[in-house]
Amino acid sequence: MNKKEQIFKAALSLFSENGFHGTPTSKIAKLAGVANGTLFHHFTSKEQLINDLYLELKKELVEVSFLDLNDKNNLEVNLKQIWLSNINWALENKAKVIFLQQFLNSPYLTEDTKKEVDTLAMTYYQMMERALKENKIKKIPFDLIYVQATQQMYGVINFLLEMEDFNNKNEIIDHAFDMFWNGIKT
Amino acid sequence: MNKKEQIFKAALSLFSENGFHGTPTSKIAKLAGVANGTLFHHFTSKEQLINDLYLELKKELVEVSFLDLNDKNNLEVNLKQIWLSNINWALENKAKVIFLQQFLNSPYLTEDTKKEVDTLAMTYYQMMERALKENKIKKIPFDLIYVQATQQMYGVINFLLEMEDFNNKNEIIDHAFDMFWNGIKT
DNA sequence: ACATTTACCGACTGATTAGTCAATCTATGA
DNA sequence: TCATAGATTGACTAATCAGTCGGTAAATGT
Repeated sequence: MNKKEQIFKAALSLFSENGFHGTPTSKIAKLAGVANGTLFHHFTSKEQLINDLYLELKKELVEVSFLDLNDKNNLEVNLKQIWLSNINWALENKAKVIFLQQFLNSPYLTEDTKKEVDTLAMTYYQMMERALKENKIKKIPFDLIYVQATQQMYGVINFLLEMEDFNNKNEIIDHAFDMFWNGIKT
Repeated sequence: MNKKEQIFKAALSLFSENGFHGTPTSKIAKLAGVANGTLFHHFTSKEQLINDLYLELKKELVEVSFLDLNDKNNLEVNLKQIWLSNINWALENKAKVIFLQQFLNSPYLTEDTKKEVDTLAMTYYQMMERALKENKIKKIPFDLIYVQATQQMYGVINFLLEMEDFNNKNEIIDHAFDMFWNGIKT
């Protein structure tokens, strides 16, 4: 693991726990095991670090989504597959989800970062567009469906993260998916 | 307007625009037109201010929800009424929504605040509990429905706030509500 | 009228922190 | 072997900021 990755890892851990204001760059450097100056060699500012890290995690999430996807399956099966991949990733990467949620609505993300994130979402759009043409889902603007899908995903994830016993974990995930799917299917 | 309210107002405006780290208490005091020390007379710390403001806004939101509600109407009508009240409040109080979203997942909210917020949600729970008994909605844990309702509400609001033309505003709101309702109805 | 509490002021400080910089080290390639 | 570029270091600083404090003014109660 190179120094830049070490910094990413340390930053993720500290930011997700203490927030932007609560984590000085000096602590990030220390935890990463590098000198203070090294951090600013790789990132021009603290905000830059946040933005880079945010994009990195978003990319990882999109990648996870499409890993086990099969074009031949129908939309519902594919959507559920994405649903499951995302949620499992989230449960296994608590700090990453907390970070993403914490900075999603923060003023630290630049417009550039937001635009890049939108580009990443394109992949999902294409899938939905096809389904809409094939009359499988209601005539609702994609954007709206996408926003709601994301929101509901975060909803289940938060719900699961706060649950103490995990016995009916799968039941919850299924319920939540049904709620979503029944909302959009024709 | 007393000084405490002036501070709330100034804090809301600055925090929603620049975040916690981006707004020094000195600027809040200046914008509020009070002395630096006055702020710390009313709030023991900057974090306390955030927490108080957050609770205040949540209370306002719950109040708005139940303003025009009629017990005699059926669940769907009542839910839609809440839906509309919330969204309209949000569109008319942009800064407040931005603040609420920004701090919802921040590390600045104390456990106490979170608990108090949960108490506020009780009112919604009771309504849903009745509906579940009367078999009007699917057998899904309330908590999950509540989380998803909230998430979807934020979803539409964000969507609308980023829309440039407001021509089909009502259409979007209706679509979004249908998505939600179809997700939970029996 | 007096006493006591509460609101308010604003200059001040101790501590913190983002970012700099000059120097050293490492890697690559010709 | 030497030169050049990039990586790394850590001591340093200029600026900022949360919260304090001693004192005044206003409100409240008796």
